[in-house]
Amino acid sequence: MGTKVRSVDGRVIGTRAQATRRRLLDSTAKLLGEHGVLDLRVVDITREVGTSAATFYQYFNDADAAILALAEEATEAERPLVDHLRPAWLPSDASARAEAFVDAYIAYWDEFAAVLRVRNLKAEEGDRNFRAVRSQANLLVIEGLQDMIRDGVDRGRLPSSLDPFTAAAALVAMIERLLGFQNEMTKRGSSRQLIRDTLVTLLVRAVVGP
Amino acid sequence: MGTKVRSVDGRVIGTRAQATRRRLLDSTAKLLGEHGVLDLRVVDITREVGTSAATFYQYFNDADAAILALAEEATEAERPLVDHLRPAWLPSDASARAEAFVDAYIAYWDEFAAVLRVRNLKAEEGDRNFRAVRSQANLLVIEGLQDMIRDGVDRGRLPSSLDPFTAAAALVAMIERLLGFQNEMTKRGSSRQLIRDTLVTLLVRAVVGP
DNA sequence: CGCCCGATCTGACTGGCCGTCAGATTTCGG
DNA sequence: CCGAAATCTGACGGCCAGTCAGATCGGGCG
Repeated sequence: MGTKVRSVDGRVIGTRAQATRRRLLDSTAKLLGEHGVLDLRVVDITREVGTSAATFYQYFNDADAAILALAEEATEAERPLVDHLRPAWLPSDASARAEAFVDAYIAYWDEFAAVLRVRNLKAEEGDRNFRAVRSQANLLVIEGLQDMIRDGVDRGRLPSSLDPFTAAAALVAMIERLLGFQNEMTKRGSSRQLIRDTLVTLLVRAVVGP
Repeated sequence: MGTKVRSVDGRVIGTRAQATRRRLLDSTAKLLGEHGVLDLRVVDITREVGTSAATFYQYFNDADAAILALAEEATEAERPLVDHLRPAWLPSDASARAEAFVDAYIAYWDEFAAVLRVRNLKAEEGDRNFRAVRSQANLLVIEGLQDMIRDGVDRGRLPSSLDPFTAAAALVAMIERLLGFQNEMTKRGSSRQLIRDTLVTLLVRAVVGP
């Protein structure tokens, strides 16, 4: 990451300012987790940090900009997940590898859920910046899965009506979304453990075949 | 639905008021689709209808309440989708039935995307009312899939590590979410047709086995 | 040590939206 | 045509977004 952090007017900022910016971001993430985007107010963010609203606008054009910055950080944090996908899973170790992957994904999701939800909403509503960030993040994982699926199709273990890229995207979508369902599902008899195991099974079957 | 439409103060409302309420809902849906929740302002909704903000608050406690009402309407519109799931798919007709189901789901999603996105966000952020609405809507479809998966597991066509309810939820999650990805994916070479076919394949394999 | 200058922060203000209420307007049965 | 009930709205207090001019801070220099 060669690019320096800058204030709204384009100036490269010093250590004190960086610390302030960081506190603002942390506060934003915290409030996002506690009350959701719709109740996020710049005034609250700054109150939490003990600074003034004007300071916030020195570093971010608006609340969205701060969330976008958090989403970019989340993308960085997603990078290690890819390690679980390379080298490609073998029929023999697929279950174990898939388990490790799903566990890592769940942990990742738990940490960044609030930000990712907003990122996804804004992306789906058509915001260019959020789309770009989401694409980048998803592609990390999608590409790993895609390669395995393509291989499976080529070797005839998977049906050719499966488009590797699309199927990989579908799997990522499934994992991501199911974790959002979690709370609701536990109320209907699905334990976290069950969710994990089911996800693993579906993944393995879709990626390396039955 | 035996319950009459009521104003905020609990009074059952007449025809004129119902018409006004409907126009407010339609306007809300329209603006939601055009600009997203975060830019939704009660003032805009009423301006669009040519009425005053005070009128809006006669029928809804806040913008959320209007969106919730729209989400309930969306649940009603989802009901017919279940017809595609009963009677259970047979190995022989599974592809065709799954195709019809996915097509119907895509059409449904296209129509209500804006509202469903907000419903899901609010549900995931923990709002009780939106959770209830989403659960109800999802259960319609989940139960149909669940029955088929349970049957598949019982007959040994599907692995017993698949929990029917959880797996069904995962599939619904996948479909729902993938449709949200659509626009982005087409830019990466996934056509709408490809998405449909891949979704159908994954569904059939997960529900009736390979 | 004390001054200076750029970096950083903030008080104060304008404009706009939220949500409420009292009163105006419309509707409708008789 | 009248009066009561239903429906609508103008106007207002309060809160938040976003801006700007000026106050404050902190490190380097003589």
